[in-house]
This record gives sequence, C-alpha cells and structure tokens, in this order.
Amino acid sequence: MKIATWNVNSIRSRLTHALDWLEVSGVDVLCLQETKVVDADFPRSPFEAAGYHLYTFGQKSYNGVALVSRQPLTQVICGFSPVFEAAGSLTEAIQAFDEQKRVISAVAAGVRLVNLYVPNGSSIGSEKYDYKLRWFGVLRQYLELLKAEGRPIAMCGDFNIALEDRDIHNPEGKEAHIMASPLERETLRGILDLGFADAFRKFTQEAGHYSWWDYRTAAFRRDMGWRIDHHYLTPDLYEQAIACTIDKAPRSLPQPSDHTPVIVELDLER
DNA sequence: ATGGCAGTACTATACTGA
Repeated sequence: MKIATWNVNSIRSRLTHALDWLEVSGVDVLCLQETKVVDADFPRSPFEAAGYHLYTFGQKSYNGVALVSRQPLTQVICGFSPVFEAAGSLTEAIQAFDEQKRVISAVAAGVRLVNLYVPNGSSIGSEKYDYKLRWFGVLRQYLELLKAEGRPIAMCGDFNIALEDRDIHNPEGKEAHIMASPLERETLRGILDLGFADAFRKFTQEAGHYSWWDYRTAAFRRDMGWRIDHHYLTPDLYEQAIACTIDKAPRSLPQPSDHTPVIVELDLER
C-alpha cells in the first residue's frame, strides 16, 4: 500500500496537478492538506470520474484536509471531537479546535490513517505560536485515544516543523525561526514518543532532502528547502515500510504548490 | 532585519501561509 501526503495550497488551483500525479504515482491513498474549500464546493467529480473515493473536511479560504483513495475507506473521522466524544471526554475547549479543519482520519486495510495539517505558528512567541503548541496538546490526547482502537497507525501530513538540522538547507541560526524552534521540536518529539517513527529516516540519513520550498527568493531553483511533511508510523508499520520517497516533480511544474508529495510504501504482508 | 510570492475574499487591499 502506497500512501502519500501533499499540501496542495488550494485543491481548486492544483486540480490538474493532483489528478495527473495520482495517475503517474499510483498511490492508493493521497492525504491532502490546505484544500481551502468548503466540502460543498470541493471538486469531487473529477476525482470520482477517475475512480477515486473522496473524504473531505474543509473550510472557506483556509486549512482543509481530504483523503483520496482508490478503495473505499471506513471509520472516517473528521476533526478531533468525535474521538473525544466516543471516549466521553469531549469539552468545549477541544471542540473549539475543530473550528479550523486540520484533521481527518480513516481506516484502510486495517491501518488507521491520520492526515494532519499542523498550524503554522506565524512567529515565535505570537498568539498563533501558542495555538500551535496547544494544538499539539490536543493531538497528543487524540492519538492516545486512537491507539486504544488497537490498530496500527500511519500518521502523515504537513507538520510545519523540521525536526532536525539536517532537515533544513541552512540550519544556522534557525532556533529563532518558526518550524525550527527548540520548543516546537521538543513538542513534536513528545508526540513521536507515544510510539511513532519517521518513515523517511528509515531509508535516508543524509541532509538535503526537502518537501517544501518558499515561493519567494527562488528557493526551489536554489534548493533552499525544508523537510516539514512527514510520515510517522507505529512500530508494526515501520517494520513493514519498504520505501519512503519525496517526489520533487510536481514542485517543478508551472504554478506549483510550495510543497511536494512524500510517499511511503508499506508491505502489509511482511 | 526586511521582504520576497501565492491563494482567497473581494474588487483594493488585507490576511494567511512557512
């Protein structure tokens, strides 16, 4: 099973890129972030005409996540709230985090998929930075509840954090930069400590592999990127991972997203 | 240190992203 994560920066602007890439990549499930469209206006027909099943959790202008799958998915969960609700621990504070549409989850082939669009955080010390850190606190509780299902979990998405210096083109002085601050990294490591490992680093150790390049300053041409889109797997799936790659081709097309897809391949028979 | 580019909502310019 091949699972991809891709922040498309508006699915309506990136429709042909996404449809074309689905065909050439042959992925089974594509996890989209920043769809920037309410569910009623999501361009469903082109995906359905191509034979895909679609599950969306969107909002106007900002955020928005979706799952595109060759096979139907089951146990679809939109947002954090339903998981807390089922556990009898839903609060208004948790519910408020679902005003921003950043989480969608479903089950494929017995695997619990979790597709995330982590808040950007704006700048260190800002209100949005605080929101990002508190959002991770909710994610942590959410994952603990999901783990109780007993299924393996494949969590992916735009994490808006480069976990290590080797994930940034020029890491010097980046401790004061959003996506690289020690507190953000520490917070993400706390999530991974729940029992997740980075699929990409199972196969590739060297620096210089990125999933996002700033539109400005010709960052892609100069390969000044960041690796901030990740596949994090529970140990059983990490063992079954046989590849994890970044496909830079979509980033080099005209009018690209600023992110490019990251693909993990699992051999579930292994 | 700042701004640079892009998408959306709206219709000029503000907000957000990372």
